[in-house]
Amino acid sequence: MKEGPDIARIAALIGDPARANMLTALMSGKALTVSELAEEGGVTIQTASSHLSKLDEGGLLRPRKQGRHKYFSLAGDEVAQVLEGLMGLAAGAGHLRRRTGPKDIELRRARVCYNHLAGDMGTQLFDSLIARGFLTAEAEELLLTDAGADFVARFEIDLDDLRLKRTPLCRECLDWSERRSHLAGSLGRAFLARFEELSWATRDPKTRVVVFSRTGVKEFEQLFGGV
Amino acid sequence: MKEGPDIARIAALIGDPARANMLTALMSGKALTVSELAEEGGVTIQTASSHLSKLDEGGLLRPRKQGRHKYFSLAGDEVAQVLEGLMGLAAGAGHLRRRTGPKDIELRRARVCYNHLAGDMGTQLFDSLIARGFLTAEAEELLLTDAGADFVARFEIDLDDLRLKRTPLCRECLDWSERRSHLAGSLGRAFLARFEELSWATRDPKTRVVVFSRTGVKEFEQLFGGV
DNA sequence: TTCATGGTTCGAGCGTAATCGAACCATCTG
DNA sequence: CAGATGGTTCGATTACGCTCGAACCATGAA
Repeated sequence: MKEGPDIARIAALIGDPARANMLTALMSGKALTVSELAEEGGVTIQTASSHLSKLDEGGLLRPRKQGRHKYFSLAGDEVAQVLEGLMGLAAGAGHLRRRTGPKDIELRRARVCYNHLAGDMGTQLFDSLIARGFLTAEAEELLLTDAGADFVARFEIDLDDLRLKRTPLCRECLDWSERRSHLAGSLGRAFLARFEELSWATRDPKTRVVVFSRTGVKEFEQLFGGV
Repeated sequence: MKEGPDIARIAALIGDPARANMLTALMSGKALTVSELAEEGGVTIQTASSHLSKLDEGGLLRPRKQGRHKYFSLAGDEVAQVLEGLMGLAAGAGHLRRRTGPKDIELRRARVCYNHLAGDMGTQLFDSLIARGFLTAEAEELLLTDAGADFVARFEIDLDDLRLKRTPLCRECLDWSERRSHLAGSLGRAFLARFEELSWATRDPKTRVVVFSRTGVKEFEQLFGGV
């Protein structure tokens, strides 16, 4: 009866509404201060502080002090992945918080998942890269092929820079709305950043929604559409 | 602040120690009765019954009545995957319930993950299938190649039978101990079943441990070893 | 230095939910 | 039918942990 890691501990951490809201807010990938997170959690700053230290102790967050501010972000991809998984279960159980409003549609189309693109367009990107042989699952991990590296370079993403980092270059992340994989890891992050750089897309500062401009959609479709 | 599915609801479900223990027990893939799960959860039958109806209502379980028994199993792969993810986080946070006893070592070597093989040998199997081109991530999903189908047939797994089911044939599942993918889905299940059929391995009825016989290990290594 | 702002710590209040005893219902056995 | 076993429902108890007010500490600005 007592085998394996202690699942309840951290599930309980996520299981509190205030903390869950904070974590969901952090899925935007941005680092947020204690007071911002208090706002997101719908709770006073004192309680937020308490919640955040618990989450931190549980290894779910990465805190950073900057001046008199304290910024929190998710501890890593694994955390984001579990959160997405939970969203999938929650959505599947039919217990959506709000019954598919317009916001929900936008979220399903394109949203930020920690630091990369998720939703319909996220999976579209992923599928396209796989179908054209730019990505393969040759070994246990997802790998960028030579052709893929070439493509990425032409898209003006600095690959060498990414490879220097300790985080894995490619990673799969399961999408709660699409129930399919999309690209995470530092390359996934880089793609989203490049989209923003090109002004194809901007992030809604208040939500996780990623808004693609008209030309952005056109360019995107041309490059990654019609798999 | 209120976007996306209600994560807290189901995280809270998993967050109770008794329920978490029950779910962990169900990761063995077997369907268990209320009284067995009460035992696993370390709680009386009445409370277990209450817990189980909550989990059921949350969509995490699949109940089946058989005579005067009521059997519960996990609702599906997605649930198992989230549980594995949570185990990963818990293990990463260093909060193992018991500090790596001998049981823990066995679990890391080979264990049942819902219905398929996980642990070191699970990832070894997966890697081998990928490396030899039997599995590819050609589309959004993991696919069995023609050569793979051939191999599977020679291993005397009835592929047509599997394809009839509604569940996906291949699926990736992230391993908490190895932090790498292994094969889930109906094919993953079939492999484990075949290993048992060949008497290469047996499941420890009390835990999730999969015990490979001496010859079982030898045959396994010969077929899937040394990637 | 004083004042303002951002966070933390302490303590008390309060609710929710886990728990179990007891009674009840359902199914199988003899 | 009676008796045994497996589960559920109900109610009362209890405890854990969320919550916020208030006081405190740290940093930056005037």
